[in-house]
Amino acid sequence: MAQPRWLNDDEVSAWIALSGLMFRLPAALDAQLLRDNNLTFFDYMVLSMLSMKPGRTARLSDLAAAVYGSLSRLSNVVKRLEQRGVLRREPDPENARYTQAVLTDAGWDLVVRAAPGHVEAVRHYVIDGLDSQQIDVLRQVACHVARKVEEQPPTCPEAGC
Amino acid sequence: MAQPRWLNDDEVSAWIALSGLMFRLPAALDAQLLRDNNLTFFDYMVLSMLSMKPGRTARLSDLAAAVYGSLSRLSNVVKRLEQRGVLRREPDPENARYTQAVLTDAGWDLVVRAAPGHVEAVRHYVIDGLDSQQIDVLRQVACHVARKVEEQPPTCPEAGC
DNA sequence: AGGGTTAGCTTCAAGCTTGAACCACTGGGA
DNA sequence: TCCCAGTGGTTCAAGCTTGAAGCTAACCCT
Repeated sequence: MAQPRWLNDDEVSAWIALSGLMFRLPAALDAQLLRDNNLTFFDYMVLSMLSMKPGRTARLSDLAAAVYGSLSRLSNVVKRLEQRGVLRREPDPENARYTQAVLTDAGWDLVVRAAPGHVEAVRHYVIDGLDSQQIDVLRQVACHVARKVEEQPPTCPEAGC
Repeated sequence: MAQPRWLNDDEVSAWIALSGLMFRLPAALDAQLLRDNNLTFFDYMVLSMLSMKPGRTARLSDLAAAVYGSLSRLSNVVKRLEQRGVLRREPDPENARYTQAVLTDAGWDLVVRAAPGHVEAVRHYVIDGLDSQQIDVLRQVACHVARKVEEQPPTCPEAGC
């Protein structure tokens, strides 16, 4: 391997700070949701994504992609959420190979109940205290990383990049 | 609960992008280190922290704090790393209540061998492609979040905040 | 129509993390 | 000196994630 291109001081600072964020922010978000609604951040993302789909319905593989989880993980999570009564599985009537997840009324209520506290946590930990220029750069940086992680630059439409 | 303060469009974009980063960047870093050195990102952080301590030695609880992990998790990881011969545990000679982790020569070699590829991955996924202003804002934002997560603002010296 | 291939989803074993319980050592006070 | 509270570290059961293997349904090709 050629001489490694080490990071300079500014880059190291930024990287250390970012890795601290990666270690701790998910735990902090999990803690709030678990305490208040007995949901992990991943659970919440699943239900939240589902609540935004037309008919509150989505195919499992679409859902897995939307929350960046493996199908195996999603299958387990959906099983637990189904046992809890917040969603149900049913085969796609048009193609029995697909399975749809459908948010139940109880699931909708849960999302409605959980959202304010979660948003408040996101504000508290991240958004509040940043000015609009910092928020803009944050989006740029995160989109840049997203593009790199999936090597073929596929855009993330919800984030506008 | 009072009317929730929802996020505006820019804030939502930034938040979606950031949560994508949190889900996927750790997996990408793990993948590179596992493939090339059979280490998780967490393992690497432990060894790397240890390699920077005077005498390549640290108390387990200090190490746990440095990598933002629970003592229980660190205990398991250190046990595995010890079985692998890259570090050893020994009681603190000055106070047998403490346990020190000491990086072995094999461990030092492993860090030296793993570092270039890891830095290259960090460059590839994050640093390269950002200009110095973006890097600066990234550090500011990550430090802001760090400060919020541990409510008493305790500073993270390595990141200069 | 029928056999083979592929895609979607589930299941299973293996490994990891968590939190509680537990053990060991120290330091302080009666 | 002896006990006791507190701290550092380990262990254990429970739960979660992963990746491989398995199952089923649909598509394709002849």
